Amino acid sequence: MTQTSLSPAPSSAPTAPEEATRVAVSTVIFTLRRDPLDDQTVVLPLVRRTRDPHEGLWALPGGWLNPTESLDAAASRTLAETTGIAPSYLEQLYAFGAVDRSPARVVSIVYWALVRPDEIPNDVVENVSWFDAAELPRLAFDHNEIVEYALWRLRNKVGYSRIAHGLLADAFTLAELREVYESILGRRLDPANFRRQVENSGTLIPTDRFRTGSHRPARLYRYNQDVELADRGPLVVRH
Amino acid sequence: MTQTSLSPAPSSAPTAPEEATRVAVSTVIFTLRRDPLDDQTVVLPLVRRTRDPHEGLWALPGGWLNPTESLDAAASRTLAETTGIAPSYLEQLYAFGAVDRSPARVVSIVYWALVRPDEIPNDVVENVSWFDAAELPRLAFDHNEIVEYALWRLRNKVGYSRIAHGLLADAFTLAELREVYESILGRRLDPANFRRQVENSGTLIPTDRFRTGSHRPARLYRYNQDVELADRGPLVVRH
DNA sequence: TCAAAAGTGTTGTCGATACACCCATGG
DNA sequence: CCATGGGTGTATCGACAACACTTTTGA
Repeated sequence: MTQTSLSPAPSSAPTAPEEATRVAVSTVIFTLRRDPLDDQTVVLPLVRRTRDPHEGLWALPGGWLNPTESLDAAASRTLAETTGIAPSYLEQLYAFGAVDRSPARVVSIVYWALVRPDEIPNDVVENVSWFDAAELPRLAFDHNEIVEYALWRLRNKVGYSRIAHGLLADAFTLAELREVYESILGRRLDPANFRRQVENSGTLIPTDRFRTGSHRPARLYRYNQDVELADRGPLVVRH
Repeated sequence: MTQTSLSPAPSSAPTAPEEATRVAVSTVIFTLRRDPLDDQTVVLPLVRRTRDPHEGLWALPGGWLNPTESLDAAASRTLAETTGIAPSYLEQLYAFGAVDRSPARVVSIVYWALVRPDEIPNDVVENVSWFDAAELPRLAFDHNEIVEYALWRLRNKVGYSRIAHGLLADAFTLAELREVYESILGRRLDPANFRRQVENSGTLIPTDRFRTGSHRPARLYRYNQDVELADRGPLVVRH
């Protein structure tokens, strides 16, 4: 009746190793890719399982938590090992721990990440493939549900935060940034109002370079690193 | 190189039971209490540790994750066991997993909760005490940091969500509700504007009863259960 | 010179704030 | 009748959406 957090609790402690709950770390990684109609769509990498359970199905990249590494470090490591990606943005999403989500008892700490297209390694990694986030096949475990939640968080966060630059290269035009917002939110935005909003937010620094195309050149902007280290709360993922 | 989430990973798997990472569940429970100056203040229950590590220090209520229960269930169970509280609002906060946060390797899934004063059992539970959230002593493990984060989330969420009723009894006056907001946000709110805001939000149902006091009686309101089941995303804690 | 995208100006609406004011009750 | 909190009315401000308009380029 006075059992305290983290104190030994003999009655509920596992008595044999095979009964032990294990901790896994997985990551939902988003990036943008042009579809055949030249629209940006949200895509994510999945790994084909090579053993049971769910052999042959696609699953989120991840792995077991190493006893000597933090959760953040485990997310980065398993991500690099399975996909070769080192994301520009990485944040904890949720801990999934339903009893029947896997044959063995597994608690998964799930992260979500944004990567810029130029951060994706060119060499094709075996058993890794990229999928349109809106048209996923049946995934292993509860990973469909996890991706849905990650997408909800992405759309939510893009509304009040300025994380869209995590999907763009260093320098970008306002039209490119707007296209990112449009593809995530799933609706068109007024170019004039969008310009004023981001200009007034103080998160962008105009450069003196321009993207020259088939029409009037557009100014290139950089992201202002100094802002928005405050609104994420006391917790920040250190790299 | 093709290791997939949740697949067996012999190299990183624990070889002996004592090396295994263990999963704990803790909860930060908030409620309001009148201080000597008759102001509402945010308070939370802590449990005094009766064994090492950190014997004698105060810690968040919690316990080990049982192999046959979900994370949500473990939060409810450990909460009831250590404090006797069954909160009206319970939501996962964050998973803490720094390597050095405990002598043994422990990953804590932390929840946060709101309780109404009438939900708190009258019988005093041994080794449990309530503390002003703004004036905590040094706590066991990283629990000071965890409470700070929970407070940040509480203040944040009260701004865009309507969870304040989780701290009030079934029926309440607008002044009482406003006082909850004021104590959480730490600033005074205009009574007239506050009234309009909550009235327009559609979250309150006026009753035909009044709270009679020393002056003009104030109408009692109930919370509208039908609202805001949408803005919490695909994940909801079921009771 | 024309199409198309970059970029600017203007207006209306809506919600939040500030604050003046009236209402109802206990003492 | 008066002090006090309950409750209403209203002017102002700023954020945002809608959209007309000008500018600059490649073809």
